[in-house]
Formats: sequence, structure tokens, C-alpha cells
Amino acid sequence: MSYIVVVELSSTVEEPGEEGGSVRHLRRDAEMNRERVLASARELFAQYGLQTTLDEIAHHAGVGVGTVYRRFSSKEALVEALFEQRVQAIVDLANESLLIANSWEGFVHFLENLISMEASDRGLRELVLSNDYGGERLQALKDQVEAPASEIVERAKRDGYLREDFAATDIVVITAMLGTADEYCSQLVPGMWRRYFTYVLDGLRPSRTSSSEIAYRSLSMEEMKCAMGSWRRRFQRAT
Amino acid sequence: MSYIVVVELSSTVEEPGEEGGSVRHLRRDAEMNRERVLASARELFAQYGLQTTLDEIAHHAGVGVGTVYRRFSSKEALVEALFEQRVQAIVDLANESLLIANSWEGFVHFLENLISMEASDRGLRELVLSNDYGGERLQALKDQVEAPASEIVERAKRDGYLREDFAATDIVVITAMLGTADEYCSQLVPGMWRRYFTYVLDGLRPSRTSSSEIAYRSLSMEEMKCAMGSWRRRFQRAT
DNA sequence: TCTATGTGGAGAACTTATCTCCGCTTTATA
DNA sequence: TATAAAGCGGAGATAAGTTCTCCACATAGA
Repeated sequence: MSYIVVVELSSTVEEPGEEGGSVRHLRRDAEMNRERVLASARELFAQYGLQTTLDEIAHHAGVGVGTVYRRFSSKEALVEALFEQRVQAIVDLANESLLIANSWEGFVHFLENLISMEASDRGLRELVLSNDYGGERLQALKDQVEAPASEIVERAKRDGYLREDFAATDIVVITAMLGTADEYCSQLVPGMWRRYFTYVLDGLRPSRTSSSEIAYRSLSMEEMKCAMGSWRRRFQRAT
Repeated sequence: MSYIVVVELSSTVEEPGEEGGSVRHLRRDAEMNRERVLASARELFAQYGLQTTLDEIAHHAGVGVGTVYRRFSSKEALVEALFEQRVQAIVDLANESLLIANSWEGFVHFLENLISMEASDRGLRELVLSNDYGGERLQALKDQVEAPASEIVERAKRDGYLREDFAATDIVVITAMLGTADEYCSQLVPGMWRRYFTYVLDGLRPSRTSSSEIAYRSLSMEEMKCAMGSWRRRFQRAT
């Protein structure tokens, strides 16, 4: 359901003037604040997306903005530090899916986990689907998904599990679509993307004799109106 | 493919002080400018969404901002004037779809045309999917879609054309999903939503023996990267 | 105790919206 | 053609929001 990535970022400071490799540990209270900032950023970026301000992140972490900027030279730097491991996890997922013997199961494994990651983390979704954020290092990582993803698709098509007209690039769009679906409903029913994932997946088979069992109930009209009310409304107050 | 709604908005000015019904025509040049503003707003809202500024609309229309504000008291008023007829068109579409004898064809007719409208008009999509814009009158109009839409779904389910687990509220989410898909690709290949609509629709049948023929080719990897590059990037310059 | 290290958060600097105001221009009419 | 009423453009007032800096004060740790 949810995924956990242990982020282990350097808590040491490079001494710029001295000869190579010399590092110095942060003071204990400083180190704790740094971790609080990272946890806060992780949580708020995941919930509200990358437009979350560093003021909000600082406040949510219980520290001042200055403390954030002392540890991360800019917002961009914080984003990069935070998401590198998450993007790497996507690369790993693609390669790992290729090892599953049954090609349909491999395809589903990849797609389901990819969407699960992106649905539970709005910041990650924005990072993956756009080129606005993320420097060269993240871009290079993103490019590493292409080859295994193509092979996952070709393999499943070759075996007759996946409809012939499907292309690897469709994965990106389907990911975006289900991200939207989840963003729309998740405040009321977390994980609603699985409902629509079932529909889409049933549409990707060459043929089928029945419907897959659907995950999650549908929203009522009242709930839907509530979802509309909060759709894309700017995030108000992080506790 | 594309749809046309003739917008016929009052080009007269109410004389506030005088006894009821007295109206006065705009000067010819003023009338022309007013229409230019409406056309410009229609075009830019459709292409870039409701966050388009009135400065941009004015510039694109070849008039000053002052001229826009002289005719429409606020941005909200312009949006309301512009979209009332479009929302009414959705209500009409729902009722008209119920008149189609075959309930599956009625369902597809409704969904396809609804998504077509919303895909070709980002502003309309934002208006329909959120409650941020649009006053009471538009809200009341939107509510009129609910009853016929529910009947469209129930009818198709009753006849065994549509899978049992589908609900009327799913229409809203599917609309949002395909809107996203189109937003993602439309700069490169307009109408790409039809490709993903085929996948989704094939997933909504209780069962099927083959795949529907797919509309539109997939994007190449290069095109997809280009799409990522422009995804959600702020609109730059309206010619 | 003492100092290098760290802190908070006001506010500088910048951006981006909406909407107003006023000197000048144009239309319509007598 | 002369005149007044209507209309025009767009600079800029106003407000909100965001990134990032700075410095008087606090604290860990030798």
C-alpha cells in the first residue's frame, strides 16, 4: 500500500577551504533540526506538491525559515536531495519487474507500484511528469527508466497479454491520469486510484470474458461535490 | 470533433437610474471591442485555463485592460458570462443522450461528447471540475446534470452493456482523467484523449471478445519528453 | 565559563495578479 | 464641421505571495 524509502542524507558539512575529504559533524541540536526539516518537507511535498513554500515546511517542522536555508542552499537543492532516492526506486522497480517470469504479471507489477508511488506522493508525481523541477542528476536518473519500461511492454505484447496498440509512452500518460483521479478523491477515500486502475487495466487486455473485481467503492454524489470543492484549491495551513 | 456554441451576450447597457427596461446601445467601436474581448477570452481560457490574466486577454484582443474592465466588472463576471451557455450545453447533452434508444450508445454519446467539450476547453474543464470559479447561477446549472447522468448510467447497466460496479460519480473522475491525458499530449497531437478514451471504454464493458480499434497513434519517446517539458509550465505569450 | 555554532523570524527584494484613474481619442449628432 | 458624450490605453496603485537574507540572541559542548 504505502512504500517506505530510507533516506540517508549526509549530515556533515564540507569544509570548503581545507584539503579534500575533511568533514565536520553538525551540532546535535542542529542535526535534529535538519532531520525535522527533511521529514516535514517529505510530508508536505507528498501531500500538497512541490509548490509548498519553504516557510510552510519550516513552520510545520517547528523551526524558522532561516534554519531551512542554512542547511539547503535553495528550494531546488532540498527537492533534489529529497527525491533522488525516490526516483532511483522507480528505476529499480522497472528492472525488478523484468525479472518476473510471467510478462503480464511483470507489467502489472511495474504499473501498479509506479502508480502507487506517484499517487501517494504528489511531489514525486510532479517531479516525474514535468521537467520544471529537478536538475541534471535527477533527469539522468529518470532517463534510466526508459529502456526497461519499453522491454516490459514489448514482452507482455509478445506473449499476447497486452493489446497490440499499446506503447511504452502510454505508461506516462496513464500514470498522469491515475494521479489526477487520486488527487481528486484521495482526501475522502485514500487509494481511490485503484478503482480506476482496475478499469484501465481491464481495457488494456486484448480481450476478456469477465470484469476484474473492483477495488474501493464509488463516491456518493455528496462526496463528489465535496471533492470538487477542494479540487486544486490552494493548500491552507499545515498543522 | 470540435464544437461550436453561438454566444449571444447582451450588448446593451442598463441605465441604472431610469425606470425599468430602458437600455442603450453601445457605440459601434465599443461593441466591436467588446466582441473582440469575448473572442479573446474564449480562445485563451480554452487554451490556457482560467488562470489566464485579463491583461493577457486584453492584449490578445488588441485592446487595453481598461476596456475589459469597463465591460465586465470583474474577471469572475467575464467567466460567468462566457461559460453559462457552455454549461447549459452539457445539461442539454445529458438529456439528449437519454433519448437515444440503445442505452450503450446513449452512454457513449454522453461520455464522448462531454469529454470532447472539456478536452477542447481547459477553462470549461476547470469550471466543471472545481468549485473555485462560477457563482450560484453556474452552480445551479451544473446540478442539473446529475439526474439525467445517473439515469444514463443505470439504464446502460440494466441492459448489461456497462459493468455493474460502475457509478454515475465515476463519470466526473473519468472526465478529469482524460482531461489530464489530453492536456499532457494536446500540444503535440490534438485530440489524443481519444486514444485513452478507447482504453477506458474497453475497460467499462462487462466483457469483450476483442479490442476496439484505437484512435490516434502513440507518442514517440522524444515527443513524450517534449510533452513533459511543457507540462504545467506557465503560459508565456499570447500572440 | 566561553565561544563557535546555531536559531528565529522580521523584512528586503522580487514577482504576479486584479483593478482604477485620467489625459487623450473617437463616434454620433445637430 | 463643431461639439459633447462615450470610449480608450495603459501606467501604476494595491494586494498577495514567495524566495531568501540578516542579525540580535540562544545554546552545546570543550
